[in-house]
Amino acid sequence: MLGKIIVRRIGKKRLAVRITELEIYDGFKDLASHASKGQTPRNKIMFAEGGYFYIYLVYGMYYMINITTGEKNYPSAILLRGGTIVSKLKNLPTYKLETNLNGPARRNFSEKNLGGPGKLSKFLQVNKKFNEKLARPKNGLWFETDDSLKSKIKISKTPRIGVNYAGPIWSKKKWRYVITQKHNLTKIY
DNA sequence: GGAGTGATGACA
DNA sequence: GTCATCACTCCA
Repeated sequence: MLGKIIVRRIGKKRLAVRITELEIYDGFKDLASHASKGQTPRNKIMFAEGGYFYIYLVYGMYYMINITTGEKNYPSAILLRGGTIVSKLKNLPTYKLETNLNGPARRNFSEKNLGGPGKLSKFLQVNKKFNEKLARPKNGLWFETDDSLKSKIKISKTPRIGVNYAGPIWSKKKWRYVITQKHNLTKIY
């Protein structure tokens, strides 16, 4: 998933973000995973086969975007935690320019960086209506592959964020993956 | 460093 | 029904 493009269609416009940061939530035993307590109404899509969105609200404000992975009945998903905007500039929504991205004229990495899962969903305008939907263009939210970057990215692994409640074994696993090399990531896709 | 926010799931 | 707890962000 790292380096791939997540695309959101809103009317005729497309928002595109290259994924640069994610976390793995894997299986029944992973105490950081919502699925560690078994199947519930919220997490049931985690038990589907790969390719479905798992969207939920945290802290009353932020939607987390996850994509399911693996076999049916095995709960696993990848949380998208950050990316860089690679939309054509004419497609950028105006609200974004007023907040943390400082306008279309300045285009260096940090200003196009969406660091944090809440920013990602805010920019892509993704909410719970995408929960349990397949990642497909007809659903308005999907992934594309940009092969030009494949061999160039460098990846570092760290513990997952905000999961201390999972105890030392699971909170320390290096299941957060980040693209550390910034070169080329902002190229308009 | 701390407020904000509301769904979720555990327990009664 | 009540309660604590959160896969966080922003402003200070």
